[in-house]
Amino acid sequence: MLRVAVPSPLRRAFDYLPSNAPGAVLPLPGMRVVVPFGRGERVGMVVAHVDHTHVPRQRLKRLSRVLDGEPLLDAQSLAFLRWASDYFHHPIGDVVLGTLPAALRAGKPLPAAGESRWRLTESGLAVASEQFRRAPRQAAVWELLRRRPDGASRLDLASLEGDWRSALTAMAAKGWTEEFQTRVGAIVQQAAGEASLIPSDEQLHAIETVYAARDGFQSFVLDGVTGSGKTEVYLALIERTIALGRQAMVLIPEIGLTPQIVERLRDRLSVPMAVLHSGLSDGERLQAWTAARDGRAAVVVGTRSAVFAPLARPGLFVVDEEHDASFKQQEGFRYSARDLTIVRARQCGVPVLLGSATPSLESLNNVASGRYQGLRLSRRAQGALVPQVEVLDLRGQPFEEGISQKLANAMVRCLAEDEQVLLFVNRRGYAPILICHGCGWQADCSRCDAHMVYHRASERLRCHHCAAERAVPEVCPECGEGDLRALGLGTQRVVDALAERFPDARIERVDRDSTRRKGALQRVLDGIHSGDINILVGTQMLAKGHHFPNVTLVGILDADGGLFGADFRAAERMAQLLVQVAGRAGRGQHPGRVLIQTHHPDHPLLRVLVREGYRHFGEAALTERQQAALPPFSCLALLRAEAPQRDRAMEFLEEARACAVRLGDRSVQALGPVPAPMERRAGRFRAQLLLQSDERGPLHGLLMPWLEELETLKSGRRVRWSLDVDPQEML
DNA sequence: AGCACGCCGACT
DNA sequence: GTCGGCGTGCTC
Repeated sequence: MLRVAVPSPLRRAFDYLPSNAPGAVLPLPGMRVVVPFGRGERVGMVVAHVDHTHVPRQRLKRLSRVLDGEPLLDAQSLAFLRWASDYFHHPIGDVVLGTLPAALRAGKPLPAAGESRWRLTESGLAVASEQFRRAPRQAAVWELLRRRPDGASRLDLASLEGDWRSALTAMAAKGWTEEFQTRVGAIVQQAAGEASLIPSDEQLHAIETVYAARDGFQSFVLDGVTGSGKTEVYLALIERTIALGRQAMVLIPEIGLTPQIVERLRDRLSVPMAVLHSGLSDGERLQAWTAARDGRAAVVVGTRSAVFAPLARPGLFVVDEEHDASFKQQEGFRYSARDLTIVRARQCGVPVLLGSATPSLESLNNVASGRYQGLRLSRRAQGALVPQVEVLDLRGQPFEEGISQKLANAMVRCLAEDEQVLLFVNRRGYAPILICHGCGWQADCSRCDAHMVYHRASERLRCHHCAAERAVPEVCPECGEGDLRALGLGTQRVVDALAERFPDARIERVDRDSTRRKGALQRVLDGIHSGDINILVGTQMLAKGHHFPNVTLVGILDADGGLFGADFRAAERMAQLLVQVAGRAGRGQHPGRVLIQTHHPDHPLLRVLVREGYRHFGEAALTERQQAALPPFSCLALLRAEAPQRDRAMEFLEEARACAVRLGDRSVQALGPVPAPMERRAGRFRAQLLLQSDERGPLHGLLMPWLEELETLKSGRRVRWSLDVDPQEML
């Protein structure tokens, strides 16, 4: 019999009899099949051949047909997906089929292995670069082809920004380029890109240490301040991995713009590279996935879901900015791509490198315990200066539209020097509260436990937690008076206030609202680099991946939210944000200055962070976690439930708690159920039950039988519920 | 999740 | 009389 992963919300695979059609072959594990399922048919994947089944003989159906002549996934990839499905308790069918490109999920054939490549003709080689002055796309294509005498693949070209196809068509029409066909394996891969920089002693040590471990599994944490040259270490190791004939996989956080690391990899490595991220079309994703699978791509770079891409010859895994929260998927299949990368590297028997200027507390603890090996880059490259970080005590200070006198003075001095200012505000919109001064009425969302945010540009009220949106009332709907006032600060309001205060400065805003249009963020970033913009006001979005060499002053308008957040990771997130932000400033010849406004300047974790740095913060925060028996000193699983009626969610979780207590031993504690921090959201009441244990074994042993029972609970039928293993956010 | 079956209210 | 509400059960 064949065990088949069929996409469905059921946490199991389904057994089928092989086809009895004449000449039918038995599909191997990893091949897709079409199977009858319920009253229809679905595309599934064979995951195993089995001798025994729990299904009565007469209920077994035969598979309809086999779609593949060879397995799409090898045994190792299948074992990895199985592990991920088991650990995060997500249905195997959704995991296996859900991580395939859409075309393959739909049953379309795997594209043929041969591929088109393009190269410069002799006349194309002779073209002078001045001819591309008004054609930047063509210039980029030409530059790429010049470095690929063996021809560039569709994959290579797709890693360029913008529309390469039309540029190539125009160039082919002039006779500068030509297309030819190759077979897989016909291209000799070599990593001779642009000359590497000479590594520092620390970089060399990191490179040699990881390289020495190339033939086995080992986890490394590359802990390097911003600008210390982590990317150079990745590049050198990737080059060596390719030279061994193996592939490298690099995972990067999800951010609005293609991060610069993709460009650096492409510029430095003259090898085919597959890029996988959420912005790809189905066709592009299929091409990249296929190239990773058959080994045509020497390097695979992508956001979290790329961890599931098959590799023909895995040799190295890298997770850049490993602390980043976007490596954890927050709905559906709630996996941690960072943790899965470790598991995958172990299965493949190759090293894995986690890089960050601000490693997660989990990683710091793993280094402290010796499970991972720590590698440090302590010096900023090219003698750039480390920014000076100061805490501004807001208590009793003059304060106008969120900006203290001291911060304002610093801004004046900075602008007078023709340097740039970056201000962080943790809320978008104009003001988070609209209140009636006459009667105290507030504009609240009718479907969430939240205030509606006043957006001044559109004169509308919006809920940031659901789709609700409405016009700002003329008068108070409660008392009829007209004195409605905006309380609190959002990015729009800060920009408006600054425009009055600094009438000569050009001020731009960066948040989800201002960057909704395609290219909007790029325009602002260009403006910052060209010096046209003097003050940039933005949300957390600004902290990721962008460098601002002429920014010498960074202001955090309100650090307090991060110090007292509902989530136990709030302080860790705040510290990472502060250090990452500080790293954006002052990379030129001017040292940067970071001013943090707070009403709690004596908060112990903030003090240790500012005075002694992230490392010491990490130690202090880990001590607190240990005392509170929180991760990484315990492990957690969170059962969430939501329903239109408050009692239904709670009732289900109460029953779930009783099951857990009955099934578990004393080492597993059930905490709750409690209402979620924001109980009502989009019209649904949300609650959660936390399971906690000092040891992984007892907790994880409990989860499978627990879920089986939960699926039979009547109270569970009327609520939407899900299990989050190793939750990152308790919200 | 989908999709059937099945048993009770307001309508051409 | 019947169209359709969503509670319950099933998917190898």
